[in-house]
This record gives sequence, structure tokens and C-alpha cells, in this order.
Amino acid sequence: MTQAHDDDERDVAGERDERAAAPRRRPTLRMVAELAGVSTATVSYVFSGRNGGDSGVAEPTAKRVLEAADQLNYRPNRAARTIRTGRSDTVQLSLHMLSDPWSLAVAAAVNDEANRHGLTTLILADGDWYAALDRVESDVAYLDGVGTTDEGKRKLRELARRGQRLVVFSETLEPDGYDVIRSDAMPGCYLAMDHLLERHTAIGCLVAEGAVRSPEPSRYSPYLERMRERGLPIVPAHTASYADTQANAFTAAVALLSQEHRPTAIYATTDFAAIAAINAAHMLGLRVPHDVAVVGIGNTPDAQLVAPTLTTVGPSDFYERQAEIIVARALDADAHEPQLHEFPWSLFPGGSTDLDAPPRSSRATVLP
Amino acid sequence: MTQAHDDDERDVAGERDERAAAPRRRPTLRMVAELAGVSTATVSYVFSGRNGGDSGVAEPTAKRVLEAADQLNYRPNRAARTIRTGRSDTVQLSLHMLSDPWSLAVAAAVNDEANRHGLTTLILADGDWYAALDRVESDVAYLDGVGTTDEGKRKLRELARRGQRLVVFSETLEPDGYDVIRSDAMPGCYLAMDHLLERHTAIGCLVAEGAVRSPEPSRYSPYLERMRERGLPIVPAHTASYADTQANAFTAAVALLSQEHRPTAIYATTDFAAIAAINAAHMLGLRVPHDVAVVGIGNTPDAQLVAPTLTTVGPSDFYERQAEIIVARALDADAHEPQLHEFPWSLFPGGSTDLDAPPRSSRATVLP
DNA sequence: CGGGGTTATCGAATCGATTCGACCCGGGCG
DNA sequence: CGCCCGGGTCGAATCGATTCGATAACCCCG
Repeated sequence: MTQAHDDDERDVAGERDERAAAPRRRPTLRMVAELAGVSTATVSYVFSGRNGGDSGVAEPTAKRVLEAADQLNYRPNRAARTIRTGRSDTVQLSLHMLSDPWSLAVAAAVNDEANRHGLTTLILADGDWYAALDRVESDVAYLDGVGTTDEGKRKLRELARRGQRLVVFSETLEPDGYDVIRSDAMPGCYLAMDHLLERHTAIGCLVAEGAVRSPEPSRYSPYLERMRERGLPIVPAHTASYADTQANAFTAAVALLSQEHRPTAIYATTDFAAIAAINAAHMLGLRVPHDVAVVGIGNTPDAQLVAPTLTTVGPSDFYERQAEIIVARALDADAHEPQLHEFPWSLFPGGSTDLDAPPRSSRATVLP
Repeated sequence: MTQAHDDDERDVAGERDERAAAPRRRPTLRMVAELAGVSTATVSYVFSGRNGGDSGVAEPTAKRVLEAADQLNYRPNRAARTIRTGRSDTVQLSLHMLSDPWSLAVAAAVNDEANRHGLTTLILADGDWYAALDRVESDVAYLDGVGTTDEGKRKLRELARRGQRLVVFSETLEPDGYDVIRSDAMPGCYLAMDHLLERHTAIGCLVAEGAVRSPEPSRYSPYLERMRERGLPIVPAHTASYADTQANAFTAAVALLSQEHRPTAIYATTDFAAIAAINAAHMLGLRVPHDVAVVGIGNTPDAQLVAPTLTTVGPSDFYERQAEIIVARALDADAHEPQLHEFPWSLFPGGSTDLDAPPRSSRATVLP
């Protein structure tokens, strides 16, 4: 009764002195219906169509409804639609690090693909994903760099069982109610090392902090393994680790390259670390690739943005195809059983290991 | 009646053969209530508290409810909560370019601040913001780099009038039902030019494509104006324009610096263009700042990540304080009238114009 | 002129939560 | 002993949309 009472109060106040001011509350479908003199059902049909393209509403009626909506400045309430239909027309990306070019490339590709299908892309960055997943309604969620812990697996399974569609990027997880995109870096890492070993023996390594001490195989392993295989000494001072950011990678690279007996080549476990290494070399007055060669891992777009361009390994065509998989899952959730999608890696030679500078294409003008 | 019929059908099927399989639908509050043998109201109180901290539910009852919820793997449906309470505990950022370090810095700061207050940050990148704003429910939306067109202004006003809280970053708009964050670049741009003019006369300009021909004042204007004031020749070949991306900026910088009579200093209208110029200089074998000095505009975090560090102008403390403004507006929407928030600019000298390399601090280790 | 088939519209149930007032029950007080 | 008070629960209305079945109006044809 009080609720109705509230309503009365608001209406009366509205009549009295808020008529001219901005309406406090967002207009609702019901208001539109009343103004147009039709039922709510009809208004809904005008805005959302009946069951497909055709609205099934007669021309003059539809016009009245649209005019009323326009006058009230009405837009449908998305939460209400979501609760009724169970669809949110939304794709959710949970990225482990916003500034990572790899993540950005995925985000850009998914955003394009989603827009093309009338979906909106929401990006969540480094917070508590599992909490966030409960706070946001989306048709599909993409998780990038999720942990392989049992705890993580359990949560993923729970989410999937609750009906949340998931696409997980992981090099180790198996599909379990959710899709897994896998692009195993290992073979690519060996390619990178082999490429360096064609011309170098004193190879340094720039590696993420966690991977150094971990006994599990990681992008660090191919470095150790190949060096051992060739009988090359693994100089402790030739391995530097960095924590997360490009700034840290830069500092690590400076340390690596400012030693007296510095390596003549650097194997970096991410593209952004490799780029940091190139910058570091420049700062120290070293020429790339003459004085020090660099390979990165990931084949991110940024690899083309440094000078010289970065030699890197990675999957090709990767971001676009990932985007297609994610968006397809959003559009018809249960078309196929959740799958494992694999992407093979290959080597993309650039100027950072080779003297022949590769071509660069982009748009720019100099005033006449 | 058919809906009830649907329900029956589902239940029966559930009894028959889906009992062991994953439940198709997400568990609801009502299911929890039934399993725990209490009313929906009680369950709601357990999960959301009565009207503040205290749940007002007796200990043993609450325990039963939580166990039932756990067993069903229940999590509240966010859309339903949003529709009832009108709050989504969500902050929305609409960024004009995802890869722009400026935008990323804002995003990172807002994300931190929002997490600290139990809110979730959603990032929308270059799509149709106005459409997206209708597709996502959020307590406040931040718009970055919104157009100053009449059309844009009108849409903003409409959104604000519909009850959407907005914080707009703009150098020209005035508050109009929404907050405006302004950080006028002009004075800062003059600082940058003055800094270069202390030691240089042959100054080149790297400028966003749109700004060159536009008659409106932009970051390009201070360049022209100062050059004229000092009686310095404005060499057409010393101005290069780039479209949007860092790749384009790089190409433009190469063109600028590979001329016979190249400038000895470059005024770049964004930090990322300045960084591209530094990379270009390195590629061409030019030393920075000995052969060519560079200043950027924006004081983005990336300015610290190049070698040498970039001299730049910009607001200080900017990202954190913006984040506070945005989040505060999300928390209590109408605490204050929408305001204009201004941030003054200053000069941050770096190694790209000065031989004394500034200190760099970050974490990195070299193995012993 | 009446029966069958469209077509346009409406009424009402529903999605999953929140929240208000009412109710029940036991204890302290007069 | 009876009454009042307040903590704990419940029932039911409600948020803003979608959607099913029913109804009314209309047309065509026999």
C-alpha cells in the first residue's frame, strides 16, 4: 500500500511543480503505452518486433507509439529485458592485464566482431573476475590467463553449470562445459630459440618472474633445454626476470645488457619484454640487431611498431578467429558442444634479428 | 497457463532424467527458499541485509539458508536486483581508443578506485557509445573524447535527463546535467613549446591529422603561434600529420626526420606520437636528445617507459583524482550538483630534451 | 447472410529479485 | 495476569520489460 502511496505522491508532485523540470525517473514502457493510448504489449512489439523481423503492429499505431516514445524520451530498460529474455546482447572479456598488447589485440578483435552482430563488448580488467562475473550479466564471458589451480577449475565448472557460457584461453585446461582456446606456445618457443641459435651462442633470457623458479614447464623451459642440447653454458647472469609490467622488463633488460660480458642475443618470453629490450639496447647505445638480436613471443600487433620490427613467434590470424568463436557462442549458446580450439604457432621474422628490414605499411602524410 | 505448463514440464523432465545432469537453469532465490523451508524474503535478507549491515535473520535460520544456497550453487541474478533497486554497482567507461595510453591510465585508475568500493568497472571501446549506453545499465558512465558537435551535446543532455549519471572529459563542454572534467591542454602546449625554444629554432611538429586543417584552435595552434612570435620560419616540410595510431605516427616521424634539412627538435601532440618519434630517431641512427629533442603532450605513464624518458606536459595526479570523481558520482548520485572539475598542466622534464637522465624506479631482478 | 481465416490489439502471467506492512511469539514490565 | 514491545518471518506488491492466448474487427467466399 505504501508503494502505491509513493506512486500517488510522485504523481501529485509531478503535477504540481515538477512538470516543467526534468522528470526524476526514467520513462517506462507503461508510460509510453498510456500516452499513446495502447497496451504495453503493443509498445513492446513496436520496439522489439513480434518474433522475428515483423512487428505485427499496424502502421498508424506504430507511428503513435514512436511519437509518444520520442516525446517522453523513452529507451527500453536493459535490465528488465535481460531478466525476462535471459539474453543481454553482451560479450564480456575478463583480461588479466589491460596494458598487455596481446589482451588488447583480443579485445579489439572481439569488439569489432561483436559490433558487427549488434552485441556490446564489456571489458573487465584485473579485479576479482569471479565476483565480477556475478555482477554482470553477459551472454558469454571470455577469460584470459585464468589460473590452472584446482580452485580455478572448480569455479569455472560451477559457472558453466550455472548456465554461464564461457570461453577460456588456456594452454592447459580441457573443455568442461566451456570452450577452451589453446595456442600452445611451446613449439613456437623452440622455433624462436632455433632461430637465434642459427647465428648466436651467447643468448640471454628475459623471463616473467613467476616462471623462473616454477618447476612447471613454461616459456622459460625451451631456453634451458635448447642451451643444454647445444652444450652451451647457461650463464646465470644472462637470465633476468621481470614482474608483469613493461617498465620492469625494461629495467631487467638494462641490467642484462649493461654487463661486461653481455649476451649477443635475447630470448624474451613476451613481445612487450622484447620491445623493452630493444629500447634498453638503444638507450645503452647498442644497435639492434648488430650488437644484440632480440626475439619476442606472441606475435602481437606491437611487434610491428618498434624499430627495427620485432622478430616474434605466435599464432597467425589468431585474434580474428578467436573473436569469431566467442561471438558465435554468444549468439547461439548451444549450437555445438563446448570444444577445444587449437592454433598452431609459426615464426615471423623481423628486423630485430635480421639486417634486411621488413617492409612497413601504414598511412601518413607530410605537408607539401 | 502455458508458462505454468512449461514449468511443470521442466520439473517432470528434471525428475525423470536430468536429476543427475547439470541443471539447465540457474537456481533462483525461490528455489533456495523452498529448499531451506523459508520465505523468499528471508533469503533475500540473508544475502543483502535488511537495511544496512544487520541482516535481521536469526543465526540458525541464516545458516540453513546459506547451506541451501551453497548446495544449489546459487548466486543472485544481477539483472533482477538492478531492476528492483535501480542500482547496478557498476561504472562504465566509454573510451575513444583502447590502445591510447591516456585512456588506459584512466581505466586503470578507475578500476582500482571502483574495486576499492565494491563496484565493477566495465570498459567499452570505440563502438557506438550512445547505443551501448542503452544496452548496459551502470550507475555512472564516463565518456572520453566525446565530440563537441551539437548532436553530441544533445545526446548527452538526453542521457542525463533520462537519469543516466555522466562524467564527460572535454576541453570545451560545460556541465549540463552531467559533470565535466577539463584539463585544458593549451597552457601546457605553450609550456612544451617554450621548453623547446630555450635551445632550438628548427622545430618540427608531429600532429594529429584532423588538427592540421581544422580552423579551430587545437594542440597544433601553440606551435604555429610561438613560431610566429619568435619570427621563426614555419617550414611546411617540418610538419607531419598522422592518423590515430602509433604506427602511423611512426611513419610520419620517419618522413619528418629523414629529410636533408631535418628539424633539431620535435613537438608532438601526443605522448605516443612522441614515443614513435623517439623510435624513429633511433632507427635512423639519430641520438636523442643530442641530434633531435622530443617533447610529448599528456604526461601518460608510457612517457617513463621509453629511453630516454620523455619530456612531456600534462596534469599531475590526474588519473587518480579523475577516478575519485567518477566513483563518487556512482556511489551517491546526487550528492552535489554536476560540476566542472579543472586540472592545470605543468612540465615534466625528461631525458628526451635534456642530457641529465632522470631517475627511473621499478622492480627487476637479475639472477645471482 | 453466415462461417472460416487473417490481422491488430489487449489482458495478464511471468522473469528473479527487493521491501513494506502484517503477523507471531516470547519476555519484561506494570 | 495482561499488555506492550520488539526481534524474526512471512505474504504479497513491485520494478520494467516480454510473450502467450484470447478477443475483436474485418475480409473473402460460398
